[in-house]
Amino acid sequence: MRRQLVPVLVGRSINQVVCGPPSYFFVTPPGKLKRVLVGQSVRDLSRYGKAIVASLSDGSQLLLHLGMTGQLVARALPQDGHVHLVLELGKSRVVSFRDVRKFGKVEWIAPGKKCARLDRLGPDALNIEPEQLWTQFRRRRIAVKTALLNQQVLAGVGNIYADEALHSAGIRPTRSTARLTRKEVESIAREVRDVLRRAVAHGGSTINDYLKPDGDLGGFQDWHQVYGKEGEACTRCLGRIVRKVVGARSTHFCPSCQR
DNA sequence: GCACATGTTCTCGG
DNA sequence: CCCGAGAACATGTG
Repeated sequence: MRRQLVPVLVGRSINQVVCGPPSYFFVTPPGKLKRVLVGQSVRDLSRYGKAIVASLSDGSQLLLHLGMTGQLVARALPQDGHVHLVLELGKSRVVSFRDVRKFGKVEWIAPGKKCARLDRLGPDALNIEPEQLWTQFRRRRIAVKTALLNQQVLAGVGNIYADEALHSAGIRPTRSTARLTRKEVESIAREVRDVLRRAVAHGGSTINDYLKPDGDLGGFQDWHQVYGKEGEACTRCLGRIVRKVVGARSTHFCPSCQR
């Protein structure tokens, strides 16, 4: 998402901001958001875990998080009551943020101010080192699946990629972090990175809602091995994929080859 | 009506 | 203090 949004946003100025009605979605209220954003230019676009952060000309930042059903697309969308934020950066150059469930977030961070949401994040999943995971895992006794979903342990892995990475690593999601061997942790770190890299290369996973900024569907859902595959044959062994609730989240794994 | 949903944060017990 | 369970946020699909 960040890569596709860079050419649309970086170096351009925000001419107009259109907000939907106040809601849970707006960490910064719509009125204030308009006031602080209009007239600024975007210097740079970064990603921290699942958050996209734009650095603005006055030193402030704009944080965007998709939540469960968020869509960030570089075009105007039909006003269907789910488009909460539109940034206009010149004629027909528009970024729209649509989110049906409104679990997504828009937050403006004043110059020099800290953002609790960002400060809490652990090391980024895309470059995670085994040693970092080992350190995090040793001081907890929780299911490894729960640990991977905890953004303070590791930033950027969600329910789909936690299940996919643990399947690739051959580790059962319910295993306690404290009881994993070094080799197992190395394998998890490697597969987290690999699954995420491949997912990015395929444009992300569209289950129902996700759209790439260019408006197309992602393609990685066609490469999922376990997520949403309950009852299907495992691709690594002769087992069948089961679904079980772990850490209050639906968890998919193969009981036969994930130990 | 029921189950479930790509996320995060909080409370309440044990 | 650690941890799991459950709930909350809001709205849709099958």
